[in-house]
Amino acid sequence: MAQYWLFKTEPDEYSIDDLKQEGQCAWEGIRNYQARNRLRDEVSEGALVFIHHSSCKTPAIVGLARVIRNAYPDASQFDTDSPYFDAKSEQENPRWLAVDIAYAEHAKTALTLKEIKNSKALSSLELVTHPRLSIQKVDRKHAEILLKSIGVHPVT
DNA sequence: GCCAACGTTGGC
DNA sequence: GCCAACGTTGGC
Repeated sequence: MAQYWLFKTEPDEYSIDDLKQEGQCAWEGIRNYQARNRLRDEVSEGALVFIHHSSCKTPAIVGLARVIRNAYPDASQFDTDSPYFDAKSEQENPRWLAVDIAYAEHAKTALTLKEIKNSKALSSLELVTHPRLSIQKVDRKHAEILLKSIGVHPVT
């Protein structure tokens, strides 16, 4: 059963281009319990991930990635040099999790947040209804609309 | 840079 | 366990 997610990122911090260049990455720095619980309980290897740029000039869905490793302790929570360091998290009982994702492809045309908000068919997307959540579920129907909108037809 | 919406913290 | 205060997010 194919699974679809949407991950938000600030392109000034880490963009789809950075992901393309690296090929894959650890999706670290998730410091919200609802998002953490989804990583832990629901996000699974093989899932397709829409990458969304936020806090930038033109917020938009800009490409696709794929989950290549299920949730595991986020190393950055123990790194005192990291902005994601969490002094309250214990090694034996890590509070925060990461998953690994691999670059898949860029959108042929980015789908802007403005367009998403103007689309009736996408009005129940979490990007619209729960915009602050950084790990968002995308149902199959929405995923098909998004894939079509960004001009991409991934092999599932 | 403003600010509304939302999440977290901590005193009680 | 309530809720006021505070911090963060992110579109505009």
